[in-house]
Amino acid sequence: MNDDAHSAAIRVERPAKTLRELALDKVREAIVSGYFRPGDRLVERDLCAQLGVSRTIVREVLRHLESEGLVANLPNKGPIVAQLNHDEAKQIYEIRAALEGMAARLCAEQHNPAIADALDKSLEDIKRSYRDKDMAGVLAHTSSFYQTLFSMVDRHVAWGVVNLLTVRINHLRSMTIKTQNRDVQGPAQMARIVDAIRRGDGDGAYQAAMDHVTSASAIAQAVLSGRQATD
Amino acid sequence: MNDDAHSAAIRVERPAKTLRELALDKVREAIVSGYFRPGDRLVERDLCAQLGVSRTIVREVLRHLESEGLVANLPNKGPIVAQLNHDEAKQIYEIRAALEGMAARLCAEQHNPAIADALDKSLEDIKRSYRDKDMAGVLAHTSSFYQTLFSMVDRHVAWGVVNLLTVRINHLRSMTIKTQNRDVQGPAQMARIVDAIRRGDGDGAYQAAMDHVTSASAIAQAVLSGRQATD
DNA sequence: TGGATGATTTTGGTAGGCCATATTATGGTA
DNA sequence: TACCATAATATGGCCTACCAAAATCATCCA
Repeated sequence: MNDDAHSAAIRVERPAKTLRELALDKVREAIVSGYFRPGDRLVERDLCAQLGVSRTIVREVLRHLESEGLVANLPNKGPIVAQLNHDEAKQIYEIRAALEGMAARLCAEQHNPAIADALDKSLEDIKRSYRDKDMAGVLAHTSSFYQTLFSMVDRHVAWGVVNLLTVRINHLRSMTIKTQNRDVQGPAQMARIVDAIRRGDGDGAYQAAMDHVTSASAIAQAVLSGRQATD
Repeated sequence: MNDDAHSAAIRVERPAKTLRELALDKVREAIVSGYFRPGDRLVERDLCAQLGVSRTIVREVLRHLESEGLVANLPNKGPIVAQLNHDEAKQIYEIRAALEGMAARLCAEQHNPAIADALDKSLEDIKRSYRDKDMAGVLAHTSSFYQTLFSMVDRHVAWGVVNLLTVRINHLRSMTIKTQNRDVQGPAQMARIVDAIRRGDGDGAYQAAMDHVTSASAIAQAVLSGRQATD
């Protein structure tokens, strides 16, 4: 423990967040949670009233969300909540497969038991949330599983990319985890990732991570095309 | 021949770009080209004067660049040009390797000769630029090589990610391509990618693309540590 | 010389206004 | 009644001006 860690321990947690960041989080959350639906117009002056901030802030927030891909800007018409089409969702899952596969391989090659242990912890949380029918918890702990995967090998840039893409498919994620059998299949697939990592099997971890995302993608495609996923 | 096609043929190409987008491009270009150096403060009112636009615009632009990772915001001190450290650069190259490898594999599996032909065209442009010592041209055509790789298999999301990350290491790229032998080695590695794609060899294309980025990464690391030593 | 104090700079945020375009009423004419 | 031209409204894009709080710099005094 160095001085930094020591002073950090006693440092009072300031709000620190600027109003803009607060507003950004609020609007992002509103979109991700479905309060604003895809295609909904985001009228600047209305948002000002709803958020209680000035247009300056709202505009900066919209610009930020635009570059995140959550908001689309129609020329001469203004911002709307971005609509995710079939193909784009597929591409996002594909990228996640590549990056999460990469991270899983790196974890395995680390030969550090602490990694598998940390992942197991997240996995337990996920299973418990499934048992409790706490779907928000499933999502949160799944995210934290993957965050561990990336942060254990110090890949915060890749984690940032995955995170950025993930918010865009959040509503799909919340549908895929609710499908039949996903409460058994999902954790089983993730357990295979952890197993491979514990064995130090890079190729296996890579493949298992790819498989997990790929199956989620397949379910998402099924959900998107309207028919109910049956497994 | 419908009315749309007819009127589109004669429609005057309006600027269409909003002032904000113009300013965004200007500032991004100024950072990427090195006019603003890493660590430089970006004082809002100074930028207003230099760009000839209002603070509203400047603030939106800074926010946008912040979310792109080109600008960092120090609390209560304001925005500066983001500094790229060793490790982050390595991570960016690693992500590019994963995604470009993926795209190369997809191209190969397409078994479409037109893809290899298009890539060869870009490759010729790169070689010509090297011969002419036109380093800006080398960078531009290298980008277009990779853009082709992604767009030929309709992976515009992945291309967007790669593009986003690439601007952050632009100055490194312009240094790596000037290294000894890179004018021979670089195109040779890219030719291997094209060959594998032409043969329909997915694994080979994946590996060749990975190798190319990996060697660029190695050079970048050398440049970075060399500069740190001499600076 | 060193430190307190005041002035300046700069960000974070607000208010409100102007203009151009796009949509929507509205009303008059065939 | 159907339809078109026109006016009203809504909204984005952009601007100026202002304020408060924090950081920085200059100054002056002990």
